[in-house]
Amino acid sequence: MNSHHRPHHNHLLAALAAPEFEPIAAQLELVPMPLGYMLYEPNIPLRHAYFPTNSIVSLHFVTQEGALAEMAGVGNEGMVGVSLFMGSDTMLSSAVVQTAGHAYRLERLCLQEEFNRAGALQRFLLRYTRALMTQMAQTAVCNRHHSVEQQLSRWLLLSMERVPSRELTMTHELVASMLGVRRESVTEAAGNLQKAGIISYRRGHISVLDKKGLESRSCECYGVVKSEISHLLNDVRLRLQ
Amino acid sequence: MNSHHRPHHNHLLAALAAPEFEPIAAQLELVPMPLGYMLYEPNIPLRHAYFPTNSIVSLHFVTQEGALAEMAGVGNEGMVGVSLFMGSDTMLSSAVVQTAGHAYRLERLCLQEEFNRAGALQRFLLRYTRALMTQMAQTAVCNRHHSVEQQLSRWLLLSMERVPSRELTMTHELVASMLGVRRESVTEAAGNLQKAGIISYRRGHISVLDKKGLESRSCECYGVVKSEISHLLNDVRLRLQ
DNA sequence: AGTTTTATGTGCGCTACCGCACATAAAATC
DNA sequence: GATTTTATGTGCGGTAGCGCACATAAAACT
Repeated sequence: MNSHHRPHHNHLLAALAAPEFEPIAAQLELVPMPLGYMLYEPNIPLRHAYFPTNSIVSLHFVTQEGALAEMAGVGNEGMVGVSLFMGSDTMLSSAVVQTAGHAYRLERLCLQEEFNRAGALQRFLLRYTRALMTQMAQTAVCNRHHSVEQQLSRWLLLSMERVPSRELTMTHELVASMLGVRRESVTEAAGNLQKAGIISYRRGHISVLDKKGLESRSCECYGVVKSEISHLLNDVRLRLQ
Repeated sequence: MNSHHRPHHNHLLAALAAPEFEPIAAQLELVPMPLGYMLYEPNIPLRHAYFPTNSIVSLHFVTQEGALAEMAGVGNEGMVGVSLFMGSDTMLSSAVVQTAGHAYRLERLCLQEEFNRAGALQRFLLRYTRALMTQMAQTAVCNRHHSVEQQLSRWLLLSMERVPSRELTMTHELVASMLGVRRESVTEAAGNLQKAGIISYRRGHISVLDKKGLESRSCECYGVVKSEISHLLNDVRLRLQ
């Protein structure tokens, strides 16, 4: 096992006190999360829940015609697979690794048992679900009302929030499919941001040079989601009493 | 109390067995739900959860600039106020009555206590939350990829699903604000549907003449949400064992 | 009955984004 | 080093929906 990875790099796991953590510790399995790996497909029963440490997972929907839209991202602030404690063993969306890294995973039954103990993990997961719903709602609003440049800015900022690096490994094509827009639209928006000295990019890599600038180009949606996530982390650290 | 209204007109309440229903029965309060009444505003602490019988509540987000988008609707298949058991006493969105009628409401503490008993109500509410998330996700996709006419069709169909009438009391303006589009766009789309003999309308009222036709004009999103709701109702009736 | 309010109809120019068709250039492969 | 693959740049016509400015007509009010 890679000694650089520890369960507590995921905030939900980190907030568990020893007596709560101990029963699941042995069941947690560190797994690599390669770029593009599909954790879940719609209507295939889930076998694990995933707690990302330094990876980012994207939840998205695909329409009949093949059009795509991202609902939310999950990083070390959350867990992939909330459906597991919602009385259903399938997911509504697909879950794909958007930024490579690692995650801890837990068997379905183990998560469910622990959830039903009605202890801290249950409270944390419910609280997290609320944050996830906020993200989904904000995404819907953003899809309706904001420009591609605003959405791109929001998306870059949220990705940075989750991995502590200025450089993201991403093609325009991939970003476009996440946002549900044309690749050319992303190229154009990214080009404008680069001209303005806010980001710089080269084949498959995007670096954020000026975070403030990016924030000013972004819509409010970034702020809303960011603050919901930090409230979540705060609540979880304070153990929601 | 109006003898035409009974708690069991809400499917979640109806599915509770006597020993589970009994402790909350006395706390359930029948309230009228007038059109336009705002149950919740963002960041104002919730005091009650609402179980609609024949009313429909719309959950939506408002942007800084005042633009609006509906996330989901809640009818007798659900409950308004899921945040109450998610470790937060405020809502992320506003909740407004979209179709007048009635609902039963339950005090915050009472709902929370009952939820924490970890019985049937908890299972039902979690299962319902999943259905709600499906709706939100589908709305986000729909906002991104489908035309106003498709969205209008979907929206009319889903409203009909929740109240057993062919006629909806609705202005174009109201529909437009729900969908987050211009009033004129709704007028145009509705005009086309009327020309095609699928609906007919007069000031403030829309009647569905040809449900099949409306389905064919709608996007898949209607079918996805409809089937998620019927699975929910089915699961709840079978008591999710 | 006359007046005011509210809902719907319609036209017009504008813009963001789409779909497509390529050119170019950077990696990867051989 | 030459070839293939993949990522990005760019142009262009098409269109859905927007914002605005009204006209019209149905209700509501007095």
